Amino acid sequence: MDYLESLNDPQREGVINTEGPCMVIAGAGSGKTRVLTYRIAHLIQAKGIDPFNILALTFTNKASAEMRSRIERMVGIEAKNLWMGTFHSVFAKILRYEADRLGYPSNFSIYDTEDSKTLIRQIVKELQLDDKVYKPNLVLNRISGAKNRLVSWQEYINNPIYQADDESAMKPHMGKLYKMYCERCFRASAMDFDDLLFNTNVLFRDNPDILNKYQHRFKYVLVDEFQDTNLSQYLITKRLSAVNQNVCVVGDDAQSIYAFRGADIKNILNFEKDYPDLKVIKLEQNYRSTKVIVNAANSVINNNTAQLKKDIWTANEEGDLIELLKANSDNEEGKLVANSIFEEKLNHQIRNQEIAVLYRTNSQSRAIEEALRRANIKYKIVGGLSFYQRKEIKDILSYLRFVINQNDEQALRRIINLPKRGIGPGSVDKMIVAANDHGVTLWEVVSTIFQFIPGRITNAIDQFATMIKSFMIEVQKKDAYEAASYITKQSGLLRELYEDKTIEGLSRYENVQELLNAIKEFVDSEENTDKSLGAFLQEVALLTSVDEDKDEDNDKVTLMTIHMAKGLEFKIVYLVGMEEDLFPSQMMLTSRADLEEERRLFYVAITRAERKLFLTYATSRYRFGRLKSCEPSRFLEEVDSKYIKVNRKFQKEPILPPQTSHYAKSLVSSVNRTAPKQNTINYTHTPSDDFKASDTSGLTHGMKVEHPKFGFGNVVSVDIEGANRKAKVLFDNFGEKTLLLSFAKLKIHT
DNA sequence: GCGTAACCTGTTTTT
DNA sequence: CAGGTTACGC
Repeated sequence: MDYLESLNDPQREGVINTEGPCMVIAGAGSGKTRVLTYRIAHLIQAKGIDPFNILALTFTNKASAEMRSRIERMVGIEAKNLWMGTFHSVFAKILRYEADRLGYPSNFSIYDTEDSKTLIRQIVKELQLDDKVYKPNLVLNRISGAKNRLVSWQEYINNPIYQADDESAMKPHMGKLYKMYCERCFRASAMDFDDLLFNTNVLFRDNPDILNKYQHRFKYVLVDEFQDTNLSQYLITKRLSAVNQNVCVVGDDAQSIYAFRGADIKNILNFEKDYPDLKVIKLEQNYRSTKVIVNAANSVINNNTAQLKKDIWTANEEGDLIELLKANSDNEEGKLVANSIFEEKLNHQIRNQEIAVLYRTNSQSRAIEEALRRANIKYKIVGGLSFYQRKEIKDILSYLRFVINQNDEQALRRIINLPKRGIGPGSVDKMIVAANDHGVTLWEVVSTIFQFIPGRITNAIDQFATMIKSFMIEVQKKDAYEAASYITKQSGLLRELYEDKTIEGLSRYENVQELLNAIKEFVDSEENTDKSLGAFLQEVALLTSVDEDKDEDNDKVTLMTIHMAKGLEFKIVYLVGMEEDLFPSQMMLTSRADLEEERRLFYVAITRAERKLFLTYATSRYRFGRLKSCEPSRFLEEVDSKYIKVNRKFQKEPILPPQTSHYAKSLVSSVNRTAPKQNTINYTHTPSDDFKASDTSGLTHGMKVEHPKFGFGNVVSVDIEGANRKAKVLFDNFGEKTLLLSFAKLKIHT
């Protein structure tokens, strides 16, 4: 068993300690995924456990795909039978199978966030509430929070604490919205993301026989990134492993960055209480990064109060200092990064794919992208707006969804007038009223329109209904690919896109082709026995991006948010936008707990780097369309300064004198120590060859002038007061200067 | 009912 | 800046 030899003691313990509850606290880069995959391999090969009896839960599709392929490499084809996937996808599968126990059909739809928000917007409108007060985002967050804590709408409405809470927030109707939202989802045979977990809990709570079945099926339960579980997920895990108690959770409290989604570090602490004979293993040796990076990360995370005690160390080399780059704007920041990447590649034979640029918010990618494009550096963006959220893709998926589930009102409302067929909002409203009056679904009204509304518009509606009915029949006869291409064509969607010859239209058309390819792939895959459209939709509902593996060229710089980067590692990492209000985000500055989460995010970012880390910030940045000046992030001064080198190599302009910054004071002063005095080094203007002072008697506002030392500028004003005429000139590189015209040599440029 | 144009608003992170 | 929403004229 040579694979055990390659592990250190605590790692090995984590692998072979298969019986009973076990918690692995794994520091960044300590071989956490290795322990998990080896543990599963060990279960299968050494212990002879049927992969069918093993359940491994992750948080992202990426992590689960990665782990599956690693295990396959170790144990071979047998790994196919493993139950492995995200919480959401695994329990969606189980819910489909057991749906009748919850009163749902097994073909229920899954609403994504956009569907949810649209539905909330509709309900708020119907109740004639103020949509400025009941913003969809806010309402959905509130509902989501309740579901993640397993608070049903019934409990919510009956609990005076929530009521009081909402009233003091001037949102007294929140409970009613929660109730209506749930009722409408149920009526639409739809579950949102949170429902998948919430309803799994309900299923297990109310159906002991079903719980029992899965308890015996999943003899071994493993959870990755345990610090990111919310109460709902925690209880599912606990229920499932209640009989065998063979539950192994792996996580790092220092990397908990999903509290905004209901994740609760308390789950790690509760775990020890729930399982008194819990085996706790700590992985503290970092194999990923240099001493500089590990120690710098430690110095940052020590500023947090809420954390488990551990001591992360590494035997790796000392490594290069962290470099700090300052830019004057977001665009310059991009250029700085591009230049630096160019240098690193040149000097150290680094490949693009070993480099990542990480940022706090998706919107920051623009400036970086542009700079990389100009520098001819290949890059790819991970995340961002997901493929399946694109308008044209969602349009088609809505058709497919509706043909499978006619209760799906969000899908119906989306497609009923798409492409334009003369059924406007007015008609739709009328039909909704009719549906509500008769207590039937919208589709029942649409499909038998003449029974409900006589009149001219009914013709278009009837045609639409007839088309959908024909789709429903075709779907019975065809596989997913044939059905999808038939529907895309017959609905007129494809033609509409084809006729759009703009660049965006072309790319939309290509995206649709790509979707059809993905469906074709699904149908052709040996693994999928059920090739129906319904089966495809089940697979696709929780996917976020199409596999990029087919891209022939993998040597690209990776751009992504820090959240997406969790679990990954790169030789060189650029962490951009180290500015107050951006990172930490201004949304997170309200409480200590929130700031600590941001700090953990910073910790995650630092620890992605293997060899070298660059931190960059800009002093000004375009935000919501307007140029705003920025201060360096407070986090910068939390990094022990002995690990940081201030780098001016790529800078065009001298570092400014210390700003009156409340934060980063030590940082700015250290910057200033080495900074050249303004006006002395970088900007000795070389006068034009033909420089000759002009006669300045006619000098007026707005003229363009050249000064032998200060260079070019524009005249702001001329002061004639007194004997000495003075001119105020705004120089391009030196700011505003007041010059005595009797002395100053100025050349007027016309 | 449809299309255009002005307007407004908001930017955290993901399943 | 960009997406979504509203107001208007056809």
